[in-house]
Amino acid sequence: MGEHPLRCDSCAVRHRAVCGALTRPEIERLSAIAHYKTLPPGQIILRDNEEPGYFANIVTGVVKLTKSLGDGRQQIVGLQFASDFLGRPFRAFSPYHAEAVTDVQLCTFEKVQFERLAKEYHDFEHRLFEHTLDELDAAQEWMLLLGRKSAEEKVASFLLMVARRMQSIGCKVLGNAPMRFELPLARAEIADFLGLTIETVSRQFTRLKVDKIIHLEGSRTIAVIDPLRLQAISERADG
Amino acid sequence: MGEHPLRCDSCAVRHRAVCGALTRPEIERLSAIAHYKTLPPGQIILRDNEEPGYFANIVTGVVKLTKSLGDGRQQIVGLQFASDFLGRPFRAFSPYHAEAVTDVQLCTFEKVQFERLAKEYHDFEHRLFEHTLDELDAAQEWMLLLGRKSAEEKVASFLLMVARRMQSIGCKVLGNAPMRFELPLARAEIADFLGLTIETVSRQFTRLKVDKIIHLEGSRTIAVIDPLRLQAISERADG
DNA sequence: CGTTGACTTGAACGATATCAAACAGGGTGG
DNA sequence: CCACCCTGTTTGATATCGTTCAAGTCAACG
Repeated sequence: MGEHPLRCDSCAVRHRAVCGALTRPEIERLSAIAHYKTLPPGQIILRDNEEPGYFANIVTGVVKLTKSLGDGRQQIVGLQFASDFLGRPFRAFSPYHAEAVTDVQLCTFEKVQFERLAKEYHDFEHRLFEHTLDELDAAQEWMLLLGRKSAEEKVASFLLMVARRMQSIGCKVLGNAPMRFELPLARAEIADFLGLTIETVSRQFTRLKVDKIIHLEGSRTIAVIDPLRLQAISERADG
Repeated sequence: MGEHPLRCDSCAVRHRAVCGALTRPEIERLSAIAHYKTLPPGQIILRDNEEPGYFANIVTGVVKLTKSLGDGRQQIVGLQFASDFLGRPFRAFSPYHAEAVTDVQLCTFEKVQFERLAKEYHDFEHRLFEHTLDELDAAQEWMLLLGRKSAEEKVASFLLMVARRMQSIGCKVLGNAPMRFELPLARAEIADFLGLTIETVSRQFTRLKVDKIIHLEGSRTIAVIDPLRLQAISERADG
């Protein structure tokens, strides 16, 4: 294999995704087993407790990972954005349900071939490991939120978290305002993420709006007017 | 290095801990940097946001990982038992507070030496990776519990989880009864694990006791009389 | 035998859920 | 272009679960 230009070379998330660790010959082999996929919102990517067909990097869009109880109650256990890795390597079954929230572009890898590559290239597996550590950090942070924060604190924390991720991706920050963005999630999904009901989420949004901490245009576009106050609310009981 | 008998050879968790993946020469090098430590309950092992001095395998005992809000509210984000690995390799700062819950015996490894070894032995790092995946599974399972389960379901789930872990460790199952064990946690700690108050936890215990699903001897010793009903309660709203 | 700390129990309160209705925006067909 | 629906969201009234505050119990220990 020579110095052919690869699809990966022009990939939007090339340097931030797990592939960032790979050398030229390695990326060539990975590129050979990569297949792009485009999915509409609502499309199921992995089913809970089923064998996954492939792993993937998210190139654009947002994916939610959910777990459910028998009676339909649901909890989002992870939100994945561009450059995040999707799927649990070295596990036979997916421990959660993964579903596209927005339009999503994936760079997929067939399971077996991918795991062979991961075993072969130490740095690659190491990068996957680091990504898993990040996921664990996020999960434990969210456990604190779910177990100990009030509805008000939860919603404030959620907005800050989304704002931060949106900014770090660089896209979807609308206009010139530093903290104005489109929510990728509907109210029902936000509720499933925060362990609340739709109604409580809605009430907290209007509360923040009335208090002039955020501004709403439609129900999806958020402008954070007072980020400091939002930050304060997300951590303490008082405003 | 030859075939000297090593301390690791007689280690109670040798095969189940992360060291299980190591070959003879590898285990010899690991053994050389291992130091045993015995801690009483309440002893702090890692401080949130501070640089850890060492990593460790738990040989005996139980360790809780907690996160706190500024005003003192606390959430247990992980419970670690014998053979579990303690600490976040490749991370500068500990994302949580780790504290001995019972008497604990640790097999510690100095951070830098340990990470060098992990980088060198691919299988070893792989084993660490697998352990991290288990931790992530547990965290996400707990997110579902914290966000969506009622107090009754939470307590039932907790008892089943502890019973299962106690049994898999093999120790501390008292008498001949299949599901009789000593709770490692006090009520306050159970509350911090389930996102409840002490009082609610206590009330749920007496409820289970009155319904003849569990039997209490003192406040720490639990006998599960009807595991199936406990299982049912942990998943559905009704009993 | 009094003190201490962990646990249990009780009564009142409050935050969030539940149930129900109104509202808003966007697409469709007339 | 407008009437109509469809779905998602907001708002309101009430109910409920879990918290809070306060006492009371119990076992361990000096």
